[in-house]
Amino acid sequence: MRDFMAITKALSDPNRVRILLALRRKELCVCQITELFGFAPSTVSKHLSILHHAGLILSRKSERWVYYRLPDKHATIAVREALDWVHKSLAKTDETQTDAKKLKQILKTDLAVICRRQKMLN
Amino acid sequence: MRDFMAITKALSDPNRVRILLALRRKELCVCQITELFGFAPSTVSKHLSILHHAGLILSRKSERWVYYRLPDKHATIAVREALDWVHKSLAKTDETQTDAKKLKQILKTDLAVICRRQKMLN
DNA sequence: CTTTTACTTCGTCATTTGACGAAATAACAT
DNA sequence: ATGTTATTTCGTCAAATGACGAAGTAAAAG
Repeated sequence: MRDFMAITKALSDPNRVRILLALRRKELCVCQITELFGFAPSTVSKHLSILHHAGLILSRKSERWVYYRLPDKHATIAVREALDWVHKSLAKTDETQTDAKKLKQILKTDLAVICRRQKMLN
Repeated sequence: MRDFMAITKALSDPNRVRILLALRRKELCVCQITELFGFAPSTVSKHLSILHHAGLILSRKSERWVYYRLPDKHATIAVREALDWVHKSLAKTDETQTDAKKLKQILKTDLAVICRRQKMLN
């Protein structure tokens, strides 16, 4: 029950659901997600930590960046079913498409440039 | 997205999830659910309203009581998958079994008696 | 028609949540 | 070694949530 509630609580915020959908194609680092949604890095980090705690995403560190991705088959059944459900329900919605389009632009830009740009805004 | 979030928000409270599991066998009226969980009727009513708004339960009125039940095949795909996911994930847990056992006792008692008893507690 | 009954709605309160910026951290670059 | 960088943690604040009891409602019972 606890594990299950960690998942449903994680899914109860629309921005966290958007993050899961954004990760569908490939892993992303925190600054790319930050760029995509326009939130403060600390906000994005908190969302990622909640998703991670629920087992809905995995992370790895490489060079300067922390990358988050969807889990593979090692995830629990509850997690896999939750992710399938999210994707099946929302993959085709306008909001998801809009995010995907913006993400495509972000992926064209070098990581260091994105991070630098964010630094400027403060 | 809105419909989907209504579902995930509804599922993000453990007591609402317990209600869904309690409804698995048969429909229940508000006072039976109140008896099962020991909350104030107004609290239970609010939870039911949130579940209903998300499409996760249906209601009907008969005689003096309002009965709530799980939806049939007419429910949206998202709702059906959500309910399947809940049941598959939690049907066998201790907490669900405990609730089920208590519910079995409650179902043996006449509705009017349950309601009367609750009235006494105020 | 009046009263009772089962439930819902409303107002209140304590707790949780989601946002932010500032400070801390840890790893990379110099 | 030192400084920089990407991310996380912490403290704060406004808004949302979940609990309750009191008041309201609509329908059944009397």
